[in-house]
Amino acid sequence: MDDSSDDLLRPTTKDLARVAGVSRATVDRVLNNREGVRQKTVDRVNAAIRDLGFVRNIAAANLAKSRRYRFLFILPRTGDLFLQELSDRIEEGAAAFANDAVSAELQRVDTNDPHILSQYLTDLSADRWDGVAIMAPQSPQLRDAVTRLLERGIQVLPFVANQEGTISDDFVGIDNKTAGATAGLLMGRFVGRSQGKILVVAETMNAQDSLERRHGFDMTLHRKFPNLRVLPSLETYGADSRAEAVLTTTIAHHPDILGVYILSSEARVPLRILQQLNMPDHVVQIVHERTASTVSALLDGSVDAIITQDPGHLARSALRRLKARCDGSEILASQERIRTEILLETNV
Amino acid sequence: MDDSSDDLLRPTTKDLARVAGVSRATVDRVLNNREGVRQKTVDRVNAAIRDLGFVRNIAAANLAKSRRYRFLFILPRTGDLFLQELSDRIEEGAAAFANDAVSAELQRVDTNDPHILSQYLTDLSADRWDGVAIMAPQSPQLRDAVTRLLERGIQVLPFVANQEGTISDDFVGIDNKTAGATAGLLMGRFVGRSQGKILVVAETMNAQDSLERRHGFDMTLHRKFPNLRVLPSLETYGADSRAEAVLTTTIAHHPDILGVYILSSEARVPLRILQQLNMPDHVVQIVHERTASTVSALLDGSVDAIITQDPGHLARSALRRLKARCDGSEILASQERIRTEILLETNV
DNA sequence: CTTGATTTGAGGCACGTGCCTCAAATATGC
DNA sequence: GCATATTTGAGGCACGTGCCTCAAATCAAG
Repeated sequence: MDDSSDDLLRPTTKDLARVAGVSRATVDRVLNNREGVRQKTVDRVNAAIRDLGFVRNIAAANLAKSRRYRFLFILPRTGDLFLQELSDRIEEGAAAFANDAVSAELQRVDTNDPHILSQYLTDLSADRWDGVAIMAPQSPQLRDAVTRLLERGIQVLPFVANQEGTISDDFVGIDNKTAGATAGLLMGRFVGRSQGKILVVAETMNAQDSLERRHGFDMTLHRKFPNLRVLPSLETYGADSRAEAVLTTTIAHHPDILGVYILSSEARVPLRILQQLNMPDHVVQIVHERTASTVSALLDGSVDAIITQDPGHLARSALRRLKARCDGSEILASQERIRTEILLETNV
Repeated sequence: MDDSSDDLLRPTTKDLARVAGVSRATVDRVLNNREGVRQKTVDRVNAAIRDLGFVRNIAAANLAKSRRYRFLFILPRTGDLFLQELSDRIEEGAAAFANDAVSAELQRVDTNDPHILSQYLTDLSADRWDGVAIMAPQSPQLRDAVTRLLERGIQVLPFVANQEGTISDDFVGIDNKTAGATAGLLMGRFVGRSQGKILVVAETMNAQDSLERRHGFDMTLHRKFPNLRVLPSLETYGADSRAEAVLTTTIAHHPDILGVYILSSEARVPLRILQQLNMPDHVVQIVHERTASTVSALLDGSVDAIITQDPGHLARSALRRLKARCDGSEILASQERIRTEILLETNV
């Protein structure tokens, strides 16, 4: 029940000094890695820290330092409902964390142009920012710019768009292969035993995320549902007209389509076009991200399931992770794992 | 982007005093509702609060007051894997919140005996506890004991087990009708178009939670899947032998069972018995709560879906809500909504 | 206008930590 | 043993808020 000193007061630096038999000044030197302390003394203080289970009171420390955590979220310039929702949740999260001395701002940058993005990152000053959360596809230029940011002491966190572990161990977002596999499993089980084809719609297949989702989707279908054949991904390139053209043509060509999987974050346009094309009721539609558009489609029955990640959770998790990095403290892994959620009309 | 003073320092009571044209002592009187201040002065200070967007620095305030939040979690004495997981996550959450001056303990009480429970609650002192999270079925005695706790100034939060809104507006846990409806929807879609029966297994149908889950389940099946007939709930009363007896008999009696829904939080025993009874592969099994037992059943294919709530989220949400109540501050609704999650073998 | 009550101000100490200075103690090299 | 360098201690101020005291200012009633 109580693994340490629980309900009584936590030990302070004063207690450390007393137990280690040194002064508070020396405790301070050890705690903040200042030099000019003999190893023997360092060890004694560290022993006291262990013995008392001392944990630095970060709130008091920040108060003393008047420290502020200034974080910047860099989001793509293009985007639709999901991006708007994400922005709103970031603002909300920043407001909620104001008590912990963190403030966050949000900047839309042309993240698809590696040159512009890397220039923007290079211009960021460590005087102004403590950490940056970046939602952008990977590129060599981005990788270099990130390295320079880290060298200048600015924390960097890949956000929602995966950087394939090249930048840092942790990443805020779902495992897209898992998401695709889950979409595939639901697709297979909802379609049933009939034989037919599955249509996959994407904004672009150039992004790592899309590839991973498609890969997970294919793997599941291939392994468990041999009755279904997945067509090559249709790419809309975010253009309404192109989306309409490719969807219309493809659907006309394949009368035996049993399901549609929209794997991009923004499903509004493809959904509207599918609606116009009047797909038969039994065609299973699975989309990503909970937005006004996908929710209303789920409720009116045209969409069967939404695979999603909680934007509020994404925002708060990024803030907590950036703060933990600045403090050099541990995160609570179970809290920061972004879940791949399944929404049906009953639990939306 | 910035709705108020964002990256600069937040206003302090000193700023309030200056702007309102009063002393810091008066600001303090107004902020902490001390008497002996003219209405006119109160208004001026409040105007300054509004104008500057002042928000009390709770960390500094708690430091000054040496305030600690001492919370108690009261959990049932009986329970299996889910309860163990919940306990672990409460400990973990308490550790994570230690920086915010909150400490939490955990007590197992015979929550099924209203007399014992209410006596236990009555014995709690406001000197020792600031808030209590209670996981227990509702009863008149409980309701009275809770009223007395509130009168003594101890915050109370219904936890996981719903109290039907009689105790307080907020409740930490899922909407069980939603959970049941979601189980029903998955059951119907996974079974497909065949005609047959669905078995429902519960520990007891005396609890509000079980009734709500069953109600949601029935509603969905009735409305959308007329091909399925739901059998009366089997109650195990938590006894292995009884569980084995009723399950064996019922399954023998109904050869056309297409699905099994285990609606209680602890599925280990029923799952084990079903395994022994060697149900055909096509029988769809849906259970609640992510535990070692349900996860392994999901992965080996015997269980098709787990409907669950995140125990870590439950614990942390309860801590945040109790703290917010003590502070008289607002919670972030979107963060505290406990989601009804669906786990398949791909996203477990 | 005086009296007494009410309201306000000035100032201080506390909380736990960071960060600074200056002197004292101790260790090291010769 | 002495001179010098290194290590340590004592003490203080700061952060933003709570809470206290005591005196001064302002108000209402006679």
